[in-house]
Amino acid sequence: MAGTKTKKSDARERVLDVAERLFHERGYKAVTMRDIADRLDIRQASLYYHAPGGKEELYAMVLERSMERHRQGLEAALQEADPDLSDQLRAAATWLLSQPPIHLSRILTSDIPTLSTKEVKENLRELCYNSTMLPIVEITKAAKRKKEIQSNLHPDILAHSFLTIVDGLWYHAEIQEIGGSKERMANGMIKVLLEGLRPR
Amino acid sequence: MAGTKTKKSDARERVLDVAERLFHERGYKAVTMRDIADRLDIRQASLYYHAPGGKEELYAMVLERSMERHRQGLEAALQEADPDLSDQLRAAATWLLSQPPIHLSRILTSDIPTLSTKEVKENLRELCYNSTMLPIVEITKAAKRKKEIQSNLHPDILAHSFLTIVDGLWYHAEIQEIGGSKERMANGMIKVLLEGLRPR
DNA sequence: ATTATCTATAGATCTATAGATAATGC
DNA sequence: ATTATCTATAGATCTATAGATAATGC
Repeated sequence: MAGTKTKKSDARERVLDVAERLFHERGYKAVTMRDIADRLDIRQASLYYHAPGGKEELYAMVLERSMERHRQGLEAALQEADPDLSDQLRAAATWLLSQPPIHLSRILTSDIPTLSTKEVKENLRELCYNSTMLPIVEITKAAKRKKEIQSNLHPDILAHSFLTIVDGLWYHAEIQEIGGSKERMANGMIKVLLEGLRPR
Repeated sequence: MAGTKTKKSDARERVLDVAERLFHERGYKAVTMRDIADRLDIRQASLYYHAPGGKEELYAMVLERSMERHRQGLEAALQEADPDLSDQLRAAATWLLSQPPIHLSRILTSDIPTLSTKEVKENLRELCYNSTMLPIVEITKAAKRKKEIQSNLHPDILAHSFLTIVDGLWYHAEIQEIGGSKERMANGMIKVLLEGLRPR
C-alpha cells in the first residue's frame, strides 16, 4: 500500500507546473489563461477553481512557489559547498542551471510592474530579492569580511549581475553550440569575476 | 527663414518616439496600440496611417530605429575612446547609459519570440546582435589579439554579460540610492571584469 | 495630391462568473 | 461534503479596416 498517488492535491501541482513553465518562458502578459488550460487539456474556466483570484493570483502563486524553491535550493547548495567564494558561486550556478531559467530581470522590470495591486507587487519584488539576490549578497559580504575579495561595489549590484549573467547562459546555449555546456560557461564567467580578464 | 519645422515627417518621429518609450519600458505584449495613441493624444486607429502593417510592424520599426541608433552611438563612442579595453568598455557604458535602458535580454527572450513571422524575428534578432553585441565582441577580440586580456570564454558571452550588467544598473539606480551614479557603478563593474574581485 | 488625423465599427480574443456534473472519500 | 472538472456566456479589451475630413503644398 505504498501511497503512490495524490499526496494532497495533484491537480493543483500540475496547474502550477504548467503555468510556471509558460509564465517564465514567455512573460506574464504573453501567456493567456487559455494557453495554460490548453496545455493541461482542461477548459480555461476550470483554472478558476485553482486560482479564484484569476490570472494575477495564479501568477503570484507560481512566482511564490518558484522563488521559494530557489531560496531553498540556493541555501542548500551554498551550505554544502566549500566556504570560499569561488566554490560558493559555482555551487549557486550549478543549482540555478539545474532549474529552468528565471529571467529575473524581466520578472522585475516587466512582469511584476504590470500587476495591478501595489501590495502584491511589493511583496513579490521582496520575495524575489530574498530568494535569489540575498543568498548571493550574503556570500559576497562574507567573502569581503574575510578579505577574500575587495570591491567598493554595492553587493546588490554584484549579486544581480551574477544572476543575470547565469540567466543569459541559457540564451547562448539555445542559440547555438557556442563552446561547451552551460556549467562550463558559468565556471568561466566566475573565474572572470574573481580573477579578471587581464592576465595576472 | 531658418527651417525650424518638420524636416521630413515630424509626426512619424513623434509616433516612433512614444512607441519606443513604451515598448522598451514595458515590453511588446504589455503595450497596446491604445496606450501609444493616448500618449500622443490621437485616436488609436490613426496609428495605422504610420504603421499600416499594425502593431508588429510598428514594433519592428521602433526596434530597427533604436538598434540603428545604438550601433552608431556605440561605434562612435568606441572610435573616440583610447584603444585599450578598459577605456573602450567605459566609453560603451557611457553611451549606453546616455540612452534609455535597452532591456536586451527581454527583447531577445520575450518580445521578439512573440512576433508572428519567422523572417521578421530572425531579422530583428540579427539586428540586435549586430547593433549591440557585435561592437563589444569586436573590441574584446582585438584586446585578446593584443594579449591585453586572456580568456577562453566565447566573446558573445562576454559581450552579452556586459550589456545585461549595464542594463541592470538602471534597475538599481531606480530602486534606491545604492551608492553613486550609474556611470560610477559601470566603472566599478568594468574594473571587476578586468581585474577581478580578488586582490592582486 | 499628400499628410495626418478623425468616426464608426467588425471581429477576435481574453478574463471572469454562474451554475451543472461526476467522481471520490467519509 | 469535497474536489475537479464542465458548459455557456457576459463584458471588457484589443487589433484592424473602411471611409470621411481638414490642412498644407504644389
